[in-house]
Amino acid sequence: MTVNGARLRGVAALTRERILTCAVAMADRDGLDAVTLRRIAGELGVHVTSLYNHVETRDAITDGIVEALLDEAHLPVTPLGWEEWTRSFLSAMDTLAGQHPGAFAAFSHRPVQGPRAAASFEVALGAFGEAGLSPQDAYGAVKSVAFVGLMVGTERSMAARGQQLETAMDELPAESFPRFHALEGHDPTSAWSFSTETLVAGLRAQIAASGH
Amino acid sequence: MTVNGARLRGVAALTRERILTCAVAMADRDGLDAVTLRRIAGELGVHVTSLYNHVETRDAITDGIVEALLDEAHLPVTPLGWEEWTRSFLSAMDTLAGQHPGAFAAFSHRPVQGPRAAASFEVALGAFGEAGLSPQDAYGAVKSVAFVGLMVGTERSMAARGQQLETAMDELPAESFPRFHALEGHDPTSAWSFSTETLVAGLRAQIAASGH
DNA sequence: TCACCATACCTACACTGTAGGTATGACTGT
DNA sequence: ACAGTCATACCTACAGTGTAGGTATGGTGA
Repeated sequence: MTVNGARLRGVAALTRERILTCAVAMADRDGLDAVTLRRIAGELGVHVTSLYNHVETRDAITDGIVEALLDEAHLPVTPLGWEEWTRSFLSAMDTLAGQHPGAFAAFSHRPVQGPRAAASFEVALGAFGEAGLSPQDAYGAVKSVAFVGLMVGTERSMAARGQQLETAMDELPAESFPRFHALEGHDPTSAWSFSTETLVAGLRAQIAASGH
Repeated sequence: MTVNGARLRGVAALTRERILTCAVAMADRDGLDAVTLRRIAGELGVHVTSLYNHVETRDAITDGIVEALLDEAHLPVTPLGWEEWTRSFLSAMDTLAGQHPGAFAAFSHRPVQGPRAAASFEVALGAFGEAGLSPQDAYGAVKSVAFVGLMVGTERSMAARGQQLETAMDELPAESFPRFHALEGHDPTSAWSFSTETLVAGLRAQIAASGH
């Protein structure tokens, strides 16, 4: 089973999984842009090109990060009511972003994919369908929730890294933008609960309008 | 007024604006990743390092693209009701994404900033405040709309470039994900109107709950 | 034992953004 | 009209990026 000499020398075998774990950790530590093939290789004590034996291309690593994060997130996969699913999904994305502030940005760069996300979306389509939405509308609903999840997570991860998603408002004249400046120093993550409730209320209205 | 010899030789003077116009066009043509300093310089018939006389750094170009797009977009800046503002904002983002399928991706890489966005947000804060929301909730509302705008635009631009935002579902077994596969071939942009209506309905509910 | 094959390595390439230094030509004050 | 200043464009150079092609090595299956 030992594929080569490395294992015998007491060194863990190089594998796609080990590469991805390293990449995720590195992204959380130094930011996603700092994740580079040479730095990964160096950290694993291996030559750059060896990575290519386990990974197709650089972008595949970012895809792998997305995949790894979704594996780690506890997305709801058992049948639930649409509202429970929605809240559970958003909360899962939020805590995920808190645990991986750097790596979370990968969701903004590569499309969400993989069986983990699909499994959760599948039960969600069922839940929204059972609530009375047409397949197309259920699709729209799931998509909305997914995107709000991305938004919530992005905000949380930005906050965790001490950055600001918003405009640097200091450069704008306070007299022209009074309401804008009134928000200064305001905790940006407090807006996420409002967004969540807005989304839930909107979905509820859509379901009610669909003729229950 | 002629700043140097270039102008006299009949060549348009190199300026930040000219650089950005070129960058936007290039992003739309070849994708945002293909926007590189050397390619911009080559297209303008100029040495790479000359760009640095007008632009701080590479990232500043991406910021400039965001800025340029917002200048071009007709974001609502005159006082409106909250619903009119919301619909108008979303529609502006949608058409913008259709006109700049490649450059639009810049919104996902750099935070939205600049006076143009701030001006529109300022009137929106006013509209939501007048509707009865607290400043914090108005902030949450604006943020929600902005993010949905990003989502809608992203989807439109992906569609315009023939890409898919969604999972490549062909790799997933159809029997395990029946509802998922039932969506195949379905126009992804049709979901955006559902998202818009959901958002508006949600905001309406929040406003109603705030004690009108 | 021997061929096979996966893996890790080496070299090399085209390309990226960016720093430091220099020439040129247009403006300004005398 | 001339000298000084300044902005601008250029050149050279560097460290770092992802990636292709070829080679050595050592465990595996016949």
